[in-house]
Amino acid sequence: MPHRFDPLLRGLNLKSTPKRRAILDILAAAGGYASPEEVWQQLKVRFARIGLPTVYRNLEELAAKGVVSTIHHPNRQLYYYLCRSRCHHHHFVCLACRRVEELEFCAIGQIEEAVTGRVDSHIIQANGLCRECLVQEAHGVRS
Amino acid sequence: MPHRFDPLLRGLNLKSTPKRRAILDILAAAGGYASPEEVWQQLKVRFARIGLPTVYRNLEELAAKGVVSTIHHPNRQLYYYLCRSRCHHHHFVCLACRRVEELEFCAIGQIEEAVTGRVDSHIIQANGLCRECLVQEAHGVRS
DNA sequence: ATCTGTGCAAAATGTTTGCAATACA
DNA sequence: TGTATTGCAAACATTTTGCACAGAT
Repeated sequence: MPHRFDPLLRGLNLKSTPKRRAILDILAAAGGYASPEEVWQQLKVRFARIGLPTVYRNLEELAAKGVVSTIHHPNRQLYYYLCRSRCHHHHFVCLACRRVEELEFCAIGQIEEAVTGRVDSHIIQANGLCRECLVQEAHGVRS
Repeated sequence: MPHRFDPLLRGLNLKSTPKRRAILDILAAAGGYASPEEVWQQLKVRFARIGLPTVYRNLEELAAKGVVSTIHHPNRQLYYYLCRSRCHHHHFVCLACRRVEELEFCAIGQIEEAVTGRVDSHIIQANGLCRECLVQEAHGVRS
């Protein structure tokens, strides 16, 4: 039976395996960013035998292909986020609810002008509180 | 005897200890970014008893105070860099020679305009090859 | 049939903690 | 003297590796 992520995986030259599809499903359902450990916990609900290395390998592979992005958290743990946009963009991440806003804005042009060498990759990420969490905070709800 | 980093440490409300000064010395001598482990190796040359936790604690503290910056390397290891500038800036890091260029450019204004929430921190970092390493590469020198 | 993907165990790596001892101011 | 700093050992967390087996195309 067809799965919604089959075309995506096929396009990336990755085999469409149940585990791989489930990882994408879980990230999509999460909405925001998730850690490999958290993805694994979700996978264990659906699969009796599922290893953590599988999660790491797939997340890394999907990140290399640009389908998911790594999120640099102040707590130093690496998180992953399934991008909705297929175009180049950056992220504003909410540290409270883990929501991610995809920002069209990119300063790579200005950066390259300021740099004397060759830029191969760049990170632009903003961290803070999304509007919803700001409202919560204003109402005195502790996070 | 006075040390060149005494005033800096005093200004940060940090005691001027030999180890702390040595960490700053080592970072300054490195010129580019260094890992905690590498700083520790250097420290061990000078001190018979020096623990790795001391290195981590000091680097983190100095980073919190803004004197050193964390560098996000594609290899996922966290590095530290002693900033020359005392003003807000970002970094272009050479993945070959570890040199760091401090960029005055900052896009926080544009980012905040694009975001619906409140931005508390941001990362802007460019990775690549500095001009010198580009020349090396062009001459067929393998890195 | 072939090559990619996966499970498992184990190791490697990187980082933090708790607390007693030490040293700066 | 009082507080910040450090050493040490140990724990902890995260990520990677190797290899045999299973599964997708």
